Amino acid sequence: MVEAGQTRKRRRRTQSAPTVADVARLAGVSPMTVSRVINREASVVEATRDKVREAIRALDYVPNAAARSLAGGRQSRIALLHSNPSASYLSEFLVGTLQEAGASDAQLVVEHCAGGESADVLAAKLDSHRVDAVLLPPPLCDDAALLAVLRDRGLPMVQIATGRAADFAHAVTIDDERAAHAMTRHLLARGHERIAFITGDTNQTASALRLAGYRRALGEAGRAAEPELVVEGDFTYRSGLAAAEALLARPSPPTAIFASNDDMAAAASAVAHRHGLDVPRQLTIVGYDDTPIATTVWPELTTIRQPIQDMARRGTQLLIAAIEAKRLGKAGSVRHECLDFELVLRESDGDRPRD
Amino acid sequence: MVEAGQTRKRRRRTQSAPTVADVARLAGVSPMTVSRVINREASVVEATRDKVREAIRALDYVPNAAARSLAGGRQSRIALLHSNPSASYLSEFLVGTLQEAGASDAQLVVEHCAGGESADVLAAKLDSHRVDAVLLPPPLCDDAALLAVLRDRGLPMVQIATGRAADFAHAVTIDDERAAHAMTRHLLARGHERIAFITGDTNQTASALRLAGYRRALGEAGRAAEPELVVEGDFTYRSGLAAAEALLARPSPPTAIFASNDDMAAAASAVAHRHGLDVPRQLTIVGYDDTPIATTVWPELTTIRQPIQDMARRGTQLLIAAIEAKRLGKAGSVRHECLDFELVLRESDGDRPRD
DNA sequence: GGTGCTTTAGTTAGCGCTAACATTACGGGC
DNA sequence: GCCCGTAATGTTAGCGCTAACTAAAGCACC
Repeated sequence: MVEAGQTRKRRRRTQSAPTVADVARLAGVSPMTVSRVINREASVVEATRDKVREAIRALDYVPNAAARSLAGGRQSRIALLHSNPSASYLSEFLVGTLQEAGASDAQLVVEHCAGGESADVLAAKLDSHRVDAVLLPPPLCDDAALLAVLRDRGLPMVQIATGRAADFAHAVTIDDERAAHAMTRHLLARGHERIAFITGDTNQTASALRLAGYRRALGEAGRAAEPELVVEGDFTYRSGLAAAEALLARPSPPTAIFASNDDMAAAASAVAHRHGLDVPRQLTIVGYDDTPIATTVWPELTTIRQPIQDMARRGTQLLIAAIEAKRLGKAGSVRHECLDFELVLRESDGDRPRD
Repeated sequence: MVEAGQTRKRRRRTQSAPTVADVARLAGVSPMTVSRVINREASVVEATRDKVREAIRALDYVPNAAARSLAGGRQSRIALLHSNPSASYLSEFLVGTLQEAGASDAQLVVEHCAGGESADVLAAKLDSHRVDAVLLPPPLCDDAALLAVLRDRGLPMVQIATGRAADFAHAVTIDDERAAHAMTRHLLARGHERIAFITGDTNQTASALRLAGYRRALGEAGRAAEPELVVEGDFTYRSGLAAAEALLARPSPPTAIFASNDDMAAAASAVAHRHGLDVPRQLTIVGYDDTPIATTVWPELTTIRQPIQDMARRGTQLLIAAIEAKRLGKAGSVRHECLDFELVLRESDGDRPRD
């Protein structure tokens, strides 16, 4: 009879991808050292590090995310709460988040969150998904009740593009005030004197900031904002239609209209055409956000572009760091970061018409 | 001296979530049985199954996805390739895909894919991400070269909303021909006789199907499509503007315009307003796709809604099944599925004006 | 009553990685 | 020379789950 050591090895792996062990063998080190190289730990001498990197390249090794998070006990799960009807915003946002989440092997849970929903229902949802942190794009980032619920549960969260960052939440924003200021300055530079402004929904904190930027630029140019040139909107196309009609019905209408978002700018453009006005020859119209409608309508809108993907990516990073910190029992300071916007010049703005 | 069994147990778990072992203990069964219940395996008697389910509920147990995919050796990674400028489509698509991927613990990789990119570059990207299957929303679903590359690499793929399903790829579609037919019938039912049609980009397979549906409905109503009422567009707002101008400049203009997507319908609506026409009182305009612009413009567009989330979900399911089948060495037959569309009635369609 | 089959449940080992500890190598101070 | 400290690497065990096997129980049939 053969010896007992003959126990048939049960194999489950078939032909799959290389593992740390394979890399370690090729590099002549232990698997642990490979792990350390992968995780960029300091305590590996450069020579060893190079050997390992070489082996990784040779084998075309990619770490197994599942094994990492299982062994590391990490397992970050981030919820993206959205109530936002703006699908384009969401999709850019998702792409940014997914990139970052993929890189840090965090899992993303996307949850639609109707405004009226009770806090308990929401909390139950988050619990059942074992959510560790929450990403809040607008307009949810400004929902005080929601923020409070999350804070009470001790969940790290990040407000994206809010105008009023809570002191217990991370935030990634652009400077709406400065962006609106820059756009207004641009219009002034093109010679416009009667510049109208269509405001956004007053419930969203960013709206006030945009108006403030507009006002400041006018003030700096030595002229006050004429009250009759500031019309209230609520970010909808419909409200833009009404606002533009009101503006163009004035005895001395503006030569430029700055709308607080692209939907309202597109509406203003439609109204202008209905009035037989040539955009931008006779009337300049600019928007804000650079959503798809900005490049859909004709002429394409000059607007302010927010780096949505970057904001999402950065927000996700902050959350992952926060989860890590929380796990280690550290407090982890709250960060408020401000990214750069971009003034996108297209075809809807022109010089002040000579009358 | 104490016995050797006294070896200090190294503990890594701290206070984390319940595991199969916890559930098993509570239910009085083995962990394996719990696993079987979770995976809905047949070989567990109803009584046992109930005990386990009860314990799961009591402990509020949620399986650890990382451990499952590590142990199960599954690890599906699905790439979503997109080149599509329509962000709204993408975001709905992403939400559907993420739901399904989350449920089956598959990982999603989102890759933007410029049209001109060489096949090698793309293939390298997919390899480096260890992609197991590919999701192809329009317009990439119609890219024959791309499809060929993927087929040659033996990757399962699913074409979403294509008009021409490849015999080597899965496909999830709606019946574009039937949808266009339904919309045209709706217009006929409202009394319209001169119904114009703005076509889509002829490179996308769905375009021809939509035109065909329109033609069939007219034919069934005993009238041929008048060639002068069919104008070519390419899915852009700009092309819709030109097409609508051409149509309304006709000696006897149409009383209804059916555009092959919402962007062009919105453009037609803008042109109508510029011509002083009341929509829908004097001119009916309908679109296709139910993208956000349909509800942004005023009046809101009557259109055809595709169940994008469902299509994404179903497509993802097909891929996961295909990956599984491939892993087991089975061929796995290619499936072409057709989901239901929805005719969304809003405010842009009306009865034929009495002249 | 024994043989063989099926159905249900349990055991064991291991997926790929890394935390925690162990070891080795080396340098400096007395 | 010896001890100790530090830096670099190795060893061991285990994260939570499930594939693959084993065992037990039930049943049919000769």
